[in-house]
Amino acid sequence: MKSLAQNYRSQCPLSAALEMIGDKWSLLIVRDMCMGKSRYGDFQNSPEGIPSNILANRLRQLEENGIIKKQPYQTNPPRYEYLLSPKGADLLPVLQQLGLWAHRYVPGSMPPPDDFMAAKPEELLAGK
Amino acid sequence: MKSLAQNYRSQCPLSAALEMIGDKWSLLIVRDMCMGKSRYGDFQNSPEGIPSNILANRLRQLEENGIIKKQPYQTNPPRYEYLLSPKGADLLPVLQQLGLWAHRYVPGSMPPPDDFMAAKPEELLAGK
DNA sequence: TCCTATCACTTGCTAATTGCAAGTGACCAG
DNA sequence: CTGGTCACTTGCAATTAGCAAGTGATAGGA
Repeated sequence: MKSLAQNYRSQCPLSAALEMIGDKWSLLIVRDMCMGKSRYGDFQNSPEGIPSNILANRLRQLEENGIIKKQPYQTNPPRYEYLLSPKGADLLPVLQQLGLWAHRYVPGSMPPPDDFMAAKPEELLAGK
Repeated sequence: MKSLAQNYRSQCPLSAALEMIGDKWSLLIVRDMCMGKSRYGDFQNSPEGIPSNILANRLRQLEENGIIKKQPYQTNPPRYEYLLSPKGADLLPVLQQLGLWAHRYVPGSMPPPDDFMAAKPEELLAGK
């Protein structure tokens, strides 16, 4: 996670948020994690087809920003999975609103899945 | 606004939304418009200091995506202002959630202003 | 033992985007 | 005729994105 005295463009919370997650891919990874995905390969297999180097970079940034945590799930060979932190899980309401908005205004987009809309941040932490 | 048969990366509404507004500046412009700003110079004077060419580009994209509308406010010299469409105004709940999130987790960020949190999409349209 | 496969990345390289600084065009006021 | 305002545009260097291919650790099978 970035150290304390972070210098953002302004003191506006929205602006700070966009400096962390304002791009085309970061929130898609968070979306996948909200849906139970946790491994590098899972994220790569999402239909949007994130390039591998971008994925590695975004996972690093999300971890630096305290939104996700990287944890080993086996030691031989060493392999890691990615889990939402409380900060990351609390992005769920944002994603839910954004999903609703897009479904309302983007012709041809699917409605957000029921389990996604019914989820709550607390449920996304440890016990899957 | 982009024509119908738009080809997005996937049918996921979140993904489509991020193709429209997934960058560090677009939602800041929408934020400013939610706060009553409407002119090029207003946006440029926001504390984040958006570069002029980026601002022009983002206003064009937001208009193409039907989020804002460009309207003349005087004819000599021809000058335009930018207003939220219903689609744009309905981004307010997303911004409110994101503002709350960031204020909760970004040390040093201001709370979202009261009038911003109290606003409703309908109020952002014609009658200011 | 050697071969193949899996998973999680990294590297190289080109193309596109960003951001800074400066410039432009239309007009108005003195 | 000069200077100023507003809303952009342009040029250019620097950063970032994206594609394709490669790497390293290990397991499993012939």
